[in-house]
Amino acid sequence: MKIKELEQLLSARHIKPTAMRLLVLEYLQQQNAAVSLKEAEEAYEKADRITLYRTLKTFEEKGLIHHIDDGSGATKYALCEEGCQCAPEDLHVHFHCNSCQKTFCMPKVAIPAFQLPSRFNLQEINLMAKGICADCF
Amino acid sequence: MKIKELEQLLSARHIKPTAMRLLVLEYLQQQNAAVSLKEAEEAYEKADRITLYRTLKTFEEKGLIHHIDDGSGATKYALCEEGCQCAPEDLHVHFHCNSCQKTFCMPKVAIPAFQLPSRFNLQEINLMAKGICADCF
DNA sequence: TTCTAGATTGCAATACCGTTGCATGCCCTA
DNA sequence: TAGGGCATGCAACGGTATTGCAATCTAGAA
Ligand SMILES: [Mn+2]
Ligand SMILES: [Mn+2]
Ligand SMILES: [Zn+2]
Ligand SMILES: [Zn+2]
Repeated sequence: MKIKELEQLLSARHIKPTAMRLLVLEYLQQQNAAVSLKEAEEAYEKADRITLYRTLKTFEEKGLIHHIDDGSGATKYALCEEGCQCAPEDLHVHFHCNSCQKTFCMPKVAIPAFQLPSRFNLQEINLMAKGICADCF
Repeated sequence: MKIKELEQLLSARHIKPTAMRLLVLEYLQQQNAAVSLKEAEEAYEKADRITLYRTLKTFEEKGLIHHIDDGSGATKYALCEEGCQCAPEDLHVHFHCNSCQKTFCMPKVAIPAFQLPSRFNLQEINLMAKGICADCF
């Protein structure tokens, strides 16, 4: 993707397009699985770990990416779908492969409804499915 | 609960009933919310943190308790229901209160079904609901 | 009863991951 | 062109999980 397009993606979310941010955004777009901070770090060895951390934090605050808590111990990050507002209706299932350890967004799989006892006020839902992914099957 | 009964609970799961384990089991039974290692540690100051850690590990391996990854950063533990085999049908929703920070098992709330793309082989599910609990509402 | 092998416990040390403080550098604008 | 604010890089820190090893305990064999 051209620099111009990347810059527009950032600007649309009110993120100043710096060199570092363009690199990270490009990197995220190339992934088909969610990435951890460490993975991003290893992909761009010249980049500083902390800057990378803060870049991801910024991206998340601005709604460009979302984080996934897959139980592996390391938080993963993935680009939001186009038009995502990180609203309840944008929530989706995540899948963690017990074989290759990759974590995938399943944007097509909405989180099914369930009934909590009354007086429990629901605000967020995180549904992690685990098993063997399509590539490892 | 009497020592005898606690010992039987442990023996039924093939866990040798030591003094430490009886204490921890009794402590777990008194809780209405899942507990973290730190909380257990503070409740029994004379107990060693590592021993506590290994006790919980043992309990989990033997199917007496299960752990809950509520996204708070600290793993929580809770007793399994009587007769639980930690099988798919024993899975249930967990609720984390954003106000009091407690995490509850909802053994009555089964995890609803959802459809993954074929070729994704499902093995485990972790459904964390978050919001305001009945006590804080 | 005495001895011994194996399990359990306690203490120390380590591995990660996430997070913050602070100094420096860069860019935009008045 | 000088100043202010944001971005970056380095260092340090805090919390949790985990392992190594030696001391201790326990159950069973002899
Ligand atoms: Mn996702
Ligand atoms: Mn539970
Ligand atoms: Zn896989
Ligand atoms: Zn609460």
